[in-house]
Amino acid sequence: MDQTDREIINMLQKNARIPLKAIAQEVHLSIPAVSARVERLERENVICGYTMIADPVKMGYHITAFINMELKPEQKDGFCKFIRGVRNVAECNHITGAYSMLIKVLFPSTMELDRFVGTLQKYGKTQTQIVFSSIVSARSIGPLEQEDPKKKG
Amino acid sequence: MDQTDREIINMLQKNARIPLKAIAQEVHLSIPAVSARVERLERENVICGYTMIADPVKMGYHITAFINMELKPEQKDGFCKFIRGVRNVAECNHITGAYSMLIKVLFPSTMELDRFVGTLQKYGKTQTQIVFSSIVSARSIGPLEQEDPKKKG
DNA sequence: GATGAAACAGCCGAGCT
DNA sequence: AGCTCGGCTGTTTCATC
Repeated sequence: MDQTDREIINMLQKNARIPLKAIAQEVHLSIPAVSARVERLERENVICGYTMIADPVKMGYHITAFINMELKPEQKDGFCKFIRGVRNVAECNHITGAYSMLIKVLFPSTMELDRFVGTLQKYGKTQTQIVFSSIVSARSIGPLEQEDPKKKG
Repeated sequence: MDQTDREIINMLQKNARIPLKAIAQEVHLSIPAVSARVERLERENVICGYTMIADPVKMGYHITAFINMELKPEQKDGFCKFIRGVRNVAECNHITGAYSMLIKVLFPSTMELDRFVGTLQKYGKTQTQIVFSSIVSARSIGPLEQEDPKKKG
């Protein structure tokens, strides 16, 4: 994981469909050399995949919300299994603090959100926060810049 | 925005680098037809871009945290400008509830996180929750399924 | 929206440093 | 061992129907 790897990661984060040729020119390497690096980064799971960024509103999801959840300890396994199966869940993290789960969800309207929050009640107490607007939309964070040419990742 | 568009979106969300050929076979259309649809979806900003999914830990970000922030009203503009310039901010949303901003950040260690939270103090009160583990990692939500062949966009 | 041709990008070999 | 160069395959784009 050197400076060149980091530049490749940066370029692919900005545009996953960029041709290897363009990357090769930028990092002053041949196309096969770039290809080999990308394959290595994929193999090492530094690169986990490539996805499309879509506008949730244009796809019919007018409501984005974060649900804080104080989970009943004995319900944790059931909750995890349940939440993974819900397609409207964009993200779910186990966190520190009074509420132990933070869930990001997308719904067409508050009606569906309300219904979903209702189904969560059996797992614990919830507190829902609806998103008014995005200051920074979910974005990829580039690799750390570091001077020392140390270990690989 | 018909069923075919939704299938195309689904496939590109799963893998942004998939060849048009593979999409064409799946949706039973010719390659140029798929290409035209993708271009249209990009033009209409339904598709906002393509990005790489990376492992934050492998890139050196060992700490993911959510910062709830009760923002001083007069500081809103300054805060927005500031937060957009911070590369460690993965997401920032204006939300309902007691705290008006929810910020997702990535840092190498709690030390850098602590320092960042310190710089936020001038904008308002903060409450930080560190992520223990991800039940559902940030993922794309597919388009709504709908029976009626209605409007586009 | 489909077809066929032309342009382009990516992959695999050989040879070089 | 890793990089570059050349030829070959597969993919995309463009013109036409």
